[in-house]
Amino acid sequence: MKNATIKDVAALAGVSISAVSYILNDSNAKKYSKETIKKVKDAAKKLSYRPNAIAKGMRTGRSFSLGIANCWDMDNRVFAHILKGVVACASKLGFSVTICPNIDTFSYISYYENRRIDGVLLIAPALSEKAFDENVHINKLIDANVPFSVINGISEFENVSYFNFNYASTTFVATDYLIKRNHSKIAYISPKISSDKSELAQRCLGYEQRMNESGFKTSVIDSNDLTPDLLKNYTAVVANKSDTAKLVLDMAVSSGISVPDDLSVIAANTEYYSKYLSVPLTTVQFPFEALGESAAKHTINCIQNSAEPIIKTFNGEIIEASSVSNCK
Amino acid sequence: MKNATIKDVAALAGVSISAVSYILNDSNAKKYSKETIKKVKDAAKKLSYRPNAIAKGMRTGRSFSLGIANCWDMDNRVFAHILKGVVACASKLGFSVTICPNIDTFSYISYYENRRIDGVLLIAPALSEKAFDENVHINKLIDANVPFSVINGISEFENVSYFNFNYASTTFVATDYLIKRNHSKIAYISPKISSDKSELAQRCLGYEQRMNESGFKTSVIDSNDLTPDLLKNYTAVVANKSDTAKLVLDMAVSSGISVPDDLSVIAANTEYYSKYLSVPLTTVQFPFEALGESAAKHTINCIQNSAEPIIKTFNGEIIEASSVSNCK
DNA sequence: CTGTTAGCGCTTTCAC
DNA sequence: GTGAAAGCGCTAACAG
Repeated sequence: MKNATIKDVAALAGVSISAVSYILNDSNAKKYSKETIKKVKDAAKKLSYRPNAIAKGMRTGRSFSLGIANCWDMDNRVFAHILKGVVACASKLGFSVTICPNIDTFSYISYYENRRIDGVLLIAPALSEKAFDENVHINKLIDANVPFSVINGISEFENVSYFNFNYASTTFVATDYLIKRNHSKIAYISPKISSDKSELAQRCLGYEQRMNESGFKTSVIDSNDLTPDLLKNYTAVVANKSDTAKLVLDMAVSSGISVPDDLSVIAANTEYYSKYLSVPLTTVQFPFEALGESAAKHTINCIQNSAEPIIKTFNGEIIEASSVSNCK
Repeated sequence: MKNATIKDVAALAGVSISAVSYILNDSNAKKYSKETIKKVKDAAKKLSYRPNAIAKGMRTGRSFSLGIANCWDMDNRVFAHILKGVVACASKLGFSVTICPNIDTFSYISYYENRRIDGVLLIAPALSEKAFDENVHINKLIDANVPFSVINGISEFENVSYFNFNYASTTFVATDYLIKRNHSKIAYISPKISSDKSELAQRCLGYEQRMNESGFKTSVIDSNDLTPDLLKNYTAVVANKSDTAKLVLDMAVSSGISVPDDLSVIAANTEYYSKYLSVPLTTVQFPFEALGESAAKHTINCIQNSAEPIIKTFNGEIIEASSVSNCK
């Protein structure tokens, strides 16, 4: 049995096509009688009528789909969590989510031009990762007049919406977490920091700020220079990321330093493996899902109501495990 | 400037609309002169004409999109890799990929009925994981007349396409890998095995088969009953999954057994954390991406050419790390 | 070889 | 309160 169309519903209900359209879309532009409304709804149910989204899109010029332009690997933890939030929010608002392939070919632009999607969520990669010219992508999107938002961007375009991570916040909350557990001799360990706009530099900043707030002495240690003897000067360390923390953990084990009894360790990011290390790592994580939801909501708002651009920044949150103890 | 339509192209080229349609679609049903073809292509380029996929879908009754009905968590390694393969293949064939939200509500059915998608890839969860009634989903898909394929299914419907994992192969290749390195005293370690159709039982089988082939004695050990003394009877162990292998690793460390010198360990699945354990685990992994590509290709073939159902099974492949050594 | 034309199913303007 | 009808952009059958 073929799918019922609006015509079939109208016929069964004994009303006009436009009546069906108005009534089923809950349009309050027109007032139909209670009777008519009931007749239409009954007929629609009886025929299990499903409005054809394509035909609707044809008229309205919309596909009601949000495109994801993703720069990360597909099997990336950050991407996965963001996607989850995006899908949840979009579907709540009647939008589907389309994965645009191969970002390097700008396929998301043609998806938009082909009307497969109504807007784009551009997910920029981790600052330190592969070469990626964010500006080129954003300029293309602007040129093509696509409603879009940038996630994890580093650029600063005037009329562009950004949903960003506050990298400084990760080490700030990590340091704060340690200080609240009576630590004061806290080192920060990170690979060499170059540009001060980099993620690496941002993360260092958060540590320094929080230490300064309490008047504690800061010690920033290059992970290459790390030695067991150095570690023994501290009761706790903040690692810029989980891989650095793993380094610390390995070194501690092999030199008889017990974590967390002798040394508390906290990592300012979370990896899939963080809780599987020799000591399950206490880490910091961004609220990826919330960010995804927020970005989806705003972008749909741009599509439907030409919403003004906004900038939102998200802070890190602690995920407790077993690598931190109170300082005696 | 508004997007050019086929009409605009026809006008600029001085030909009919249908000529443009035929020519740009490379339809060989009609033969147009070289000149006309050139005129049309030039005009299309000049206007940077992008065919409106929605209008096309309206006529053809297709959305050219594949729906993903996913039962795993979004941040699941298996799902991520499959998705990658699906997107790669689908886009090559002119299809986009739509993530259907919340599988429990059967949203993928309404996506199909709304013509947002032309077919579905149903990704069933790991056999041992959460309650999921595959049959219910498949019956719904059949009732709604949706072209679809099942990934990782356990059911055995007559006219349904399956893209499955051969769980027995994982332990078979793992055991084979050890035997080729001169091991013969090899134990298999796994949680308690219940039903013999379960993934757990399948995995055990592969180990037994390979051991039998070489005439070696099999020893299946319940991971709950594992003791350091037991371990000392073997030169190598196959663990059903990475978490069991982690158990072995932890026990080995704490009882002075060195991996891989005293004991080789191999896990029959791969987790994000496998290579971050105290000894980086040698593991087995399925070719998820290839499976995704294959499933996408076939499903599109079903959509476009009513292809016959097929069943494909994929075997595990070794990922080498540092937890296995040659038996002396 | 090329053009004309009838819709696909829906929204929305306009008229009653 | 309700209905008629014009199209959205495209494909494909049909006519020359």
